[in-house]
Amino acid sequence: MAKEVDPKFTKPYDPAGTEGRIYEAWEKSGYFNPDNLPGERTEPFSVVLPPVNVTGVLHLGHAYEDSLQDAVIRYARMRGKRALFVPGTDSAAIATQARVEKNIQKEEGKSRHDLGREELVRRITAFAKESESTILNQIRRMGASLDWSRYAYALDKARSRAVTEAFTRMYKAGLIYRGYRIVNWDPKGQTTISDDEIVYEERPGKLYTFKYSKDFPISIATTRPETKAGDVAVAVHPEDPRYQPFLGKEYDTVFCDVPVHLKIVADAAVDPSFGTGAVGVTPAHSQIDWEIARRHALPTDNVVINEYAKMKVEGRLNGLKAAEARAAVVDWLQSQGLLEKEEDVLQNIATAERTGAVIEPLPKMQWWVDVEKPFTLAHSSIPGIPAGAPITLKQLMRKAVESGAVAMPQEGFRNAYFHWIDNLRDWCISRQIWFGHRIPVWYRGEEIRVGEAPEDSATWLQDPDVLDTWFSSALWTFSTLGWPDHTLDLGTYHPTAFMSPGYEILTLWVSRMILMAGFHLGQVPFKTVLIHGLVRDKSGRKFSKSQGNGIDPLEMIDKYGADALRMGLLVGTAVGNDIKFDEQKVKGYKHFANKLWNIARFILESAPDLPAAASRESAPGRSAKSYYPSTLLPVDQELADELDSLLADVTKDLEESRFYLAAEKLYHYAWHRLADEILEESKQILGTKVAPSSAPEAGKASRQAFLLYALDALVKALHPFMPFLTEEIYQSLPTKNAEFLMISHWPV
RNA sequence: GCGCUCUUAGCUCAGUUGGUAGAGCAUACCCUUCACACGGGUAGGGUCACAGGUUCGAGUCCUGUAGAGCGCACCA
Repeated sequence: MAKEVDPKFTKPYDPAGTEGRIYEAWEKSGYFNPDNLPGERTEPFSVVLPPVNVTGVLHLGHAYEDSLQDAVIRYARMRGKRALFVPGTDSAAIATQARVEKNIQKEEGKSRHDLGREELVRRITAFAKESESTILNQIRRMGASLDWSRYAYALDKARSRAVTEAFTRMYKAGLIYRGYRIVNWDPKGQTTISDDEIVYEERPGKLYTFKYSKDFPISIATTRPETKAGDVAVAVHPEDPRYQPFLGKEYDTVFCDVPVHLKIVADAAVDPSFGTGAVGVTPAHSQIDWEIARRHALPTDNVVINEYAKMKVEGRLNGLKAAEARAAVVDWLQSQGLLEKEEDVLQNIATAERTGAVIEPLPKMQWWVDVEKPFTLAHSSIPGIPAGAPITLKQLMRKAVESGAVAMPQEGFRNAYFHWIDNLRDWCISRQIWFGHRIPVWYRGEEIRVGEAPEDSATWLQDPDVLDTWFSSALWTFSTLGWPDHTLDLGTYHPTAFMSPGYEILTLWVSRMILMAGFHLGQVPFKTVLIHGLVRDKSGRKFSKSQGNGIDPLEMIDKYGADALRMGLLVGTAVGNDIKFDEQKVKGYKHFANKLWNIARFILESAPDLPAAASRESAPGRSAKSYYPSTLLPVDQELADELDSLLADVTKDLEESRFYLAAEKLYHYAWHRLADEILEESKQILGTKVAPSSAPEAGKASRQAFLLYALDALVKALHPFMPFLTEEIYQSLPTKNAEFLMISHWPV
C-alpha cells in the first residue's frame, strides 16, 4: 500500500547537498526582490540588514542576527507583504585602516606615512573588496533572503553622496560646527574618538598628595603628577572653610623645571571630601578641568603632552613618555620633600575601543554635531514633533522613542537609551585617519566651502580628516533606499518596519539612526527595534581571537546545516538576553531536521492520490476545516482544530516578536504530538507494510487528508526558521501550488 | 554613586495577559518493530536565589536582601 515517493526521502536529510542548490534557485527566481513577488502586495515590510564590516568574517553574532531578521522577513513575505531585506556592508573606517596598517607594518616594515594617503587608501580598498565577497557568501549560506540587487556599501557612490548631502544640510542648519575643544585622543590610532567609543577599564593606580612648592599653601591630590606641569589653577569647593583665605590669590613657582602660574579658584565641581579637597586644574589634559578653566577665564592652551603621549615642556621631563614622566616627577617631589602621601587606589582608565590605547585628553580643532541647538523640521511624521516647532537633536531622539513612533518594546533598553540621552554631549565626528568619508569641507585662506568639491578645486584645500564611521552608518536606513533623491524605494520602504541590532550599539548606532532620520526626513528609521543580546561561548565568555574560543558558523553549517544552526540560535533564547552558544543544541536541531524529513516521508508514502480540495492554496483566513469539508471525520476534525489553534498561537507569537517561543512550539508539536502520537496512531488506521489496516476506507481517507494538511501547514510555519529543509520538502508535496514555499501563503 | 538584566532539573535555557513546573543535552534501563538509531519506550532528577506582601491561587505582580553580569557617571 506504500506509495513510491521521491527516492531522496529514503536517505537521511542531507543539508550539505541541499542548501546550496536551494539558495541558488531562490536567488535565480528573483523573489528576494519584492518587485518580482507574485500576487497583489500592497503593504510594504522592510528590514535593512545592519551592515557587516568588510574587515571581518562571519561570526556567530552575525549568524544570530541574520537568523532573527530573516525569520521576520520570511514570515512577512508569506503574509503577502512586499518584503524587502536590504543587504549591505560597512567600511568600518578605523578598524579596517588599523588592520591593514598593521599588516603592512608587519610584512613590509612601512608606516602609513611611508606609503602616503593615496597609496594607503588604495591598499585598504583592495583589502576591503576581497573581504567583502567572502562575507557576502557567508551570509548567503545562512539562508538570508536578501535582495542583492539593492546591495549597498558604505563607501560606494550613492552612499558617499548621501553623506555629503547630510553633512551639508546639518552644517547649514548650524547643527554641525567646527570647534577647538578638549577631545578624546587615541595616541595609538592617532585620532580623536567619540565618547561612545571609549571603554573604561579598572586598573590599580596611585594617588599622590603633594605641594607644588615649599611656599605653596595648599596640598593637592592627583593620580597623574606628570600633567601638573600644565596646571593653571587650584580649584576648591566654594564653601570649603579650609581654603577661604586663599581664594583669588595667585602664585608663581617652578614645578620640576617648568614655570607655572597658579590661581586659587572656587568651583562647585570640586568634591571637598576627595583627597585634600583641592584640585590642580590642568585644562589641556582633562575634560573637567577644561570646563573649570572656561568658567573662570583661565588659559586653556597650556599643553604639556603631545599627540604621542610624550611630554612637551621645558627641562628634564621633555620627551619622556607619560609613565616615565610620572616616575620622574615623583622622584623630584620626593627629593624636594614635597610629596606628602602615596596611596593605592583603583581607577577607571579610559581606553580606546578599537586600539586599546589609554586615551589622552587634548585640545583640538574638530568637527562636532550640536545636540543642544534648536532647529525646526519642514516635515514631520513623528508624533510629538510638529513641523515648524523648535526642537533639539537630543529632544528629537527622546521623543521618537517616548512617543512610541519607534517601538522599543524592551523596557530595560528604553531606560538605558534615555539615560544615555540625558548624559549626552556634542558628538565629535572628525577622525584623523585616511580611510572613510572625507569631510566635505574646502578651505582657501579664510574662505570655507561645504558640500561638493568646488570647480576650481586646485586652489582649495580639502579638510584632511574623515568622518566617524557611525556618521554614515546613521544614514543607513535611508541612504540604502536612494536618499537624497525622492526615490520610489524611499517612499515605499521608509520608515523600515523592523530592525534587530545588538545592545552594544544601542547608543553608537540605534540612537544616531533616529537622530539622522528625524533630522533629514522627519521620520523614524524603523517602526520597531528589537535589541538582541550577545552570543557568548558555553561558559559565558565573549568570543575573541585572543582567547581562541571562536566558533566559525560555517563550520557549524558544514556539520549540522544552516537550518539547525538557525534553530540552535533562536530557540529558547529570549531576545535581549545574552546567548550561551551550545553546539549540542545545534546538533539536536539537526536531528529534528531529519525527524521532519522522515515525518514527510511517512506521510507521503501513505498519502493517497490527492483529494481535489487539498490542492487549493490556503487563502489567508482559511482553516483546515475549509480544506476538507466533506472528507474529515470528527476525530480528524479535532486534530485539525488542535493544529489550527497551535498555528494561531504561533502566529500571535510571531506578531509579537516571540520567535523563540513560536519555533519551540512548532518543534514540540511536530515531534512529540504529530510524530510520537498521531503518526503512531495513524499506523493502525492506515496500515503498514506488514500489518494491513482493517479500518474502513472513509476513515483512511479522512486521516490521510489530515496528515497532508498537517505536513503542509507545518512546513509552512517552520519555513521562517528552517528555510532550506522546509523548501526541500515542499517541493515534493502534492499540495504544492506555488513555485516556492518561500512565496506561498502562511497557513493561518 | 545612579540604573538595567539575570538567579527555574547535573549543564544550557524557555515559561507571552498569575491557574497543579517544561525543552535540549547529560544520566539509568529496555528495544535494531515495518517513517526515522540523526530513532522508539521507560525512569530518575526542581522547597522556581532568599525573606516578606497582594491574591481563592505567584516561577509569573509588589517590597526588601544576597549573588552574578552589564551600562552610565565620578575617577583631581
